[in-house]
Amino acid sequence: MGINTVNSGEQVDRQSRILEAALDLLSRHGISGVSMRAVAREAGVALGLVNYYFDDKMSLIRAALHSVDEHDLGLVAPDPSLTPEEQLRKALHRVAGADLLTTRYLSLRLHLWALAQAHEDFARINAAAFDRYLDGLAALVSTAHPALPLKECRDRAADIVVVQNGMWLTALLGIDKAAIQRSIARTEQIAFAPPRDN
Amino acid sequence: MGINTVNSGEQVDRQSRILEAALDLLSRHGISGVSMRAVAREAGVALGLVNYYFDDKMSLIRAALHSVDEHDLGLVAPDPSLTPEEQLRKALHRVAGADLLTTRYLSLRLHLWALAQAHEDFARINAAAFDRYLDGLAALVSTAHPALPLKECRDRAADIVVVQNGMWLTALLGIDKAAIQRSIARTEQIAFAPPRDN
DNA sequence: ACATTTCTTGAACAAGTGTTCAATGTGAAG
DNA sequence: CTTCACATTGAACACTTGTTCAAGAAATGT
Repeated sequence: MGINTVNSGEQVDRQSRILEAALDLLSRHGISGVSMRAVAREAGVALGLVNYYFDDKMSLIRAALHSVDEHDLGLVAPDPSLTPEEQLRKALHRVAGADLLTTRYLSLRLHLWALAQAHEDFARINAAAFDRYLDGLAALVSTAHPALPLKECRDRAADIVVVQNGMWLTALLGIDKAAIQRSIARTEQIAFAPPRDN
Repeated sequence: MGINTVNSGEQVDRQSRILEAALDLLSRHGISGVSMRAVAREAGVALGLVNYYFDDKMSLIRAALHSVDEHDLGLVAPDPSLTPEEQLRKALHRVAGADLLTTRYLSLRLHLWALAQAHEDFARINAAAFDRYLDGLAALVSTAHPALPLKECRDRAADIVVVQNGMWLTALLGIDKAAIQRSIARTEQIAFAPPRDN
């Protein structure tokens, strides 16, 4: 068979390995734990290769931010196989799913948020991703409540996001699961409340 | 009068100047912006003096964390001059006050939170402060609802904190003030809801 | 006046940082 | 085989980092 291009399936393309290593280090030790050498070590790769695939350290972090943002956006993507109500409810419950409530993901989000606060460059990317998430959520609310005015849908989406952000931030401090469940229920109340008259 | 110990009131004790400088840098540029030299420069002080007042960089950050935590705890301190209802309501409204909703404070909190996620040492301090805040809030709820069982008070406090955390985190992304106001109202609903039967 | 403790300084050190780059390896095309 | 573009390596560079420390200034006590 000769030397395979991919030995034992372990050797996926190094670029994603490097990005993955950066994400891992960021979530575990924060930005000060992400040095080019540490990333290279974690990815099992020589130092120079990190700078080969990513021009800058900045580019590397930017790529990490991008990957997380894209993943987040998937949480509010429409799913035509479900009814509008189910779609919305599922999206609301997903934020407390086992895969999202891991320390790794929450920690990663937190560190990226902190980074955005420190660098104007990241702030823009983060704010744009936030807006897209808000839009996605508002769209889900809108399809579930066709009669509701769009402005009201956006307001509800904003209110839901506040509670969601609070949830995962507080989850990092090890708040009890019961409080999380109550908060999920609260987002549902907001989402499915009868139209208010004003 | 001779040379005053304090010239023009500007020369407060250097130790607090150094701590203040560290807080400022942390809130503006994150942990990677807080180098001993940068702190010294910002405080208008020689490099050596930072290590004179704070053994470590760790100690300096710890002191910063401490000062913010203590400030936070003041937000839920009982105020005997008010009725229990007023105390609780005031505490709930304070989190959207002009002094707390500044980028500086929010950013500071965020970076300290991120730091706690990266270092076990800070994590303990932060978790302890969080628990004390929760206790304080639960106590306020309890005095406002003398009939409510203590467990229920703690649950409500936890629910309120989730929304509060979400509020200030989302405030960093520039969410509109209307959403903040609605969230405040939501914490009031939680706090002053009639006892639920289960 | 002196002695002593407390501040304050900036140079020095070892260790770590991001980035560059010449050298080498690898696999496919001619 | 030769060629050639791509992938990969680690040494080397200039620079920043936290910490230490001998020296001196300032305040305080005697």
